[in-house]
Amino acid sequence: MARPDQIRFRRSTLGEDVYEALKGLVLEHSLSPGDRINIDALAREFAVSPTPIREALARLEADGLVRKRPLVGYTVSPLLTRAEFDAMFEMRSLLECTSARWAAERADAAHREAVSAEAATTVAPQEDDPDGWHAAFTALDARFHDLVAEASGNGLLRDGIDRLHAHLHLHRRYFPYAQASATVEEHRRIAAAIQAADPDGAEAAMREHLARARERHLAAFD
Amino acid sequence: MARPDQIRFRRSTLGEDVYEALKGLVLEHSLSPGDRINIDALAREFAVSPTPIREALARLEADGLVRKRPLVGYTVSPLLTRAEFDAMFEMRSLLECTSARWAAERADAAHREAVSAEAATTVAPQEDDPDGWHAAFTALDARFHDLVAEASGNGLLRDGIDRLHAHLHLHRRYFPYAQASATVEEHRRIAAAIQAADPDGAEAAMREHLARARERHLAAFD
DNA sequence: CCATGAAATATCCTATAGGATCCACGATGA
DNA sequence: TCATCGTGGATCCTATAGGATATTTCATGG
Repeated sequence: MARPDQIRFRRSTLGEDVYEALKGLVLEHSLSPGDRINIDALAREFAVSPTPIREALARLEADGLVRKRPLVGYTVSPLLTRAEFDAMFEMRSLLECTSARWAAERADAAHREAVSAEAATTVAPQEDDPDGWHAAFTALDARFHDLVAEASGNGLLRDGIDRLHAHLHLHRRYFPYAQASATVEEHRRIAAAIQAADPDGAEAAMREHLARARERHLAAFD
Repeated sequence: MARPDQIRFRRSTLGEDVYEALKGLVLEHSLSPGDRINIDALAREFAVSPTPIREALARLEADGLVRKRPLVGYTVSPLLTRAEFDAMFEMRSLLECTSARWAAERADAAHREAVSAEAATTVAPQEDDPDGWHAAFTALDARFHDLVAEASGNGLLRDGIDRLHAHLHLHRRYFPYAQASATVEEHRRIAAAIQAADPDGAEAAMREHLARARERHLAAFD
């Protein structure tokens, strides 16, 4: 039985779509930190009215990705200062180490398997499209950490980690291509500890992973 | 030199005010968990247009205090389930114990003093106005924990704790009047450890405080 | 040459109106 | 008696227009 080509399933609302699109623009630095955001211009660009734009911006502000000055306008949140960068990794370490520990302690077989599977996947380096590679690798990293957080069994912890991960994008765009394999290897070690139900090992592996990731990103401050 | 009676200092915008007002209504259960929220009715009540209401609701949704079903409307987030309650206190323990530890390790004299001062203040029981007493005590508790978080020196940690504290209000309204003094005493012990620059002591005191607070609130599930 | 003040502009903020969708109620048929 | 379908009402969602404010620019005086 042939189905109509286009069923209007609009599960999400316009404001929702705008939020996702806008978030993507900020995270991939199509809107650079510090840029002013013109509501009317965005409305024209997305072909919607300013109202859903305002709604999306309000949510993004709660996420800390944009800032609002009354009667002046929205701006993309500025680049992280060194102090904010340190605070973020301190917080990530606190949250994610516990996430890994709990995942090792509590996760069921399906979650452990999902974590291991994600850690096993790789993205092929694409010399001709560094931006695409960067995006793919970033997405891979985000998925892995989110899967671990999901396996921890605490939804609030998962939300907090996700929120922090978004802040990571407010850092200067920098990608240590040469060390991508190191990241993957660290992920594998975490996944193995979780698979083996070794809380201490999982926490330690995550702690080392974050410490190294911090070092890698630190180079961007030069 | 006489100044005009009314300088329109409107630092905050309308949407901001609505957000604060609405948040207050939710936190004090003037809007009960599960209640539907009629945007137009709220707009009439606050004497503003629906737009700032929508903006405030979008932010409250990001905070997790209200939920939105597309093309249906907003509702106040439902009461915490037992599992969510446990997850929340698990998360609070993780965040606040570290908060207390870092405050003891790093805070400057002014912050330590502020924490101690807040721990020393009390609210007089008001038999004739239990709601007012409850509100005052809740505010006191929130201020104390926020001051400790501020003293920890990590703004992200402070934000996370504040966010969680709001969720606490989604619990069934219950107040162990008889044990208010116990709470104050526990606060004093935490403050003393921070004042004495004793990280282990501060963390332990906070851990015990949260464990006891959890027990106190657990009674509301009966 | 610099500082000060006022006018012009762009933008945000708010209010109102119309279209689209979902929920509830009642009627019909098995 | 139960399930299914159609209609009415309420609500949300979107679009557009007008008022208010901050920023910028330019002219003027020191």
